[in-house]
Amino acid sequence: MEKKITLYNTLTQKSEELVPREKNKIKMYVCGPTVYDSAHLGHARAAVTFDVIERFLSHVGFEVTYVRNFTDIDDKIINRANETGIPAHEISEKYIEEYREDMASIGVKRPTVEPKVTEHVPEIIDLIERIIGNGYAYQSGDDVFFAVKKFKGYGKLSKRDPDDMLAGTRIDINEKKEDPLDFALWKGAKPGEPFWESPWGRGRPGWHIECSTMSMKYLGPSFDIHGGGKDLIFPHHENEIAQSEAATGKEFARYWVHNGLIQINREKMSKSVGNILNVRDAVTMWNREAIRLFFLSHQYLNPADFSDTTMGESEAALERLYITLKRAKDQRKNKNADDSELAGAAASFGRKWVETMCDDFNTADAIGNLFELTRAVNRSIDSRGWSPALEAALKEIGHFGKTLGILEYEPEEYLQTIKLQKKSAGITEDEIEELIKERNSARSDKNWKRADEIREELSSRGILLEDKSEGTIWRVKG
RNA sequence: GGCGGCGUAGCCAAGUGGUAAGGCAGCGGUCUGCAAAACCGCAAUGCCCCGGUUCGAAUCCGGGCGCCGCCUCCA
Repeated sequence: MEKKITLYNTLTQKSEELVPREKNKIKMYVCGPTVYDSAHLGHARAAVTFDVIERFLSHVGFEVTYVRNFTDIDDKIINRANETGIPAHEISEKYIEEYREDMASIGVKRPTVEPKVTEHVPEIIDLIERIIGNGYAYQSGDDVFFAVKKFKGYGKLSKRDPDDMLAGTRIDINEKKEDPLDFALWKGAKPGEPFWESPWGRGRPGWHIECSTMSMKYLGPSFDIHGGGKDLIFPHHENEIAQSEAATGKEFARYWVHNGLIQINREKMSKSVGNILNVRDAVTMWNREAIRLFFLSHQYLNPADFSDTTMGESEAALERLYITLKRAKDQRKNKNADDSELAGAAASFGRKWVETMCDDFNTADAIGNLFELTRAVNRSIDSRGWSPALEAALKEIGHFGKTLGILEYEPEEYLQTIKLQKKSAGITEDEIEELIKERNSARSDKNWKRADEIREELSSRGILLEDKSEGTIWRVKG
């Protein structure tokens, strides 16, 4: 392992070389969902982003410990419980289950550890006591607050000056706080709310403290990468830093990595706009690999605008890759002398995609390299069929695909079976084969009229035919 | 008001000092019974605008214009 990896660090606002605290090991914590509702595309993009970062770091030889939490007790869950009459823990369990299914449905691997807040309350209480002991937090009634102004580094992540932060904001004035900027580490329970016993009475953890507790429990007081969506920079991550460093006196996370947000048809995706797209709905409309390819065709730092048009383009791009993969596999019998040009292109792609990924996980750039190799592959197939170089190119494409979590189907499976379920007008593979047989006998009789009728009929039902020298093949259009 | 970011062909999108990747759509050609796929070629003389630095800028600096995110729960 001697790859030099650079990544953009929100904390320093610069690209920096990734230097792990422990040689060859990366410890990474990513904020997971608060489980009170179904996962949406924003969760999906964050999960895919860090999934690919994890896969790539592993690919180049790091041993990655990846922690992603579930926030399973929180005001939003309690509100949902009050609205529905369903106990809070049942709500959170339900959406944890859903989240796992949804992420699996878009090929996101499970992290090393997925801790839940409710299983770490004793550790949370310990951490709060340390913060109080160090003079950075105070009890007020049955709540505990973090004293923001006492922590000199407050604002260093989000580049805010605490002294300026009150002007024009909507910070709620709570007379239990010594300063309006202070935030809750522990919240006393109101009647009927879930609670745990604590030195300050019955209550529950505030938002933020759980991530400090669980990241430090599994990764140590100082670790390498802390990630999440850009929307978490303030206040969540700012507060995590303050709490954690107030407790330990040590640097918390070294590299702060934030993925850009999703827009839907050029609008912010939000509950108030009413345009939230859930993962479970999205996967009924588009193939999961097309969704991943869509995300990964954007540099993770930038926003990504999701729409029928942009998704259609991703599906078309994915299709081009699979068509090429299928062409390549169909050449197996057609062995020929090696193709030095393709051999060079394959080797150069192998180097380039890794280099490109080393430069801040630039999947979009690397995908560009992939399409250049795709052209070289097709050119070689046209001129000489199968060759050792083709084999090498496919192998390299496989490595890259595996890192991105795409191109994992058999080409026929993708082009036929999978798309048939989604796109075609109720036709079976057997019916298609039957019509192809009939058409081919018409073709051998030079009955072009009948042959074209059959092509037309299949076309109107979403099936596209291609007459190859080896025979007629088909795939689902669109 | 404060902080951060973005503006590259019809659309999507890389590229952050060395002379514009890639995908989709389009046009011309080869191939084909016709198609499709594939390949070849064409397509931004220029990267929002105006100045500046430099041998050289989409890339750096200054000033505009436009758009967006965060500052409240949020991936």
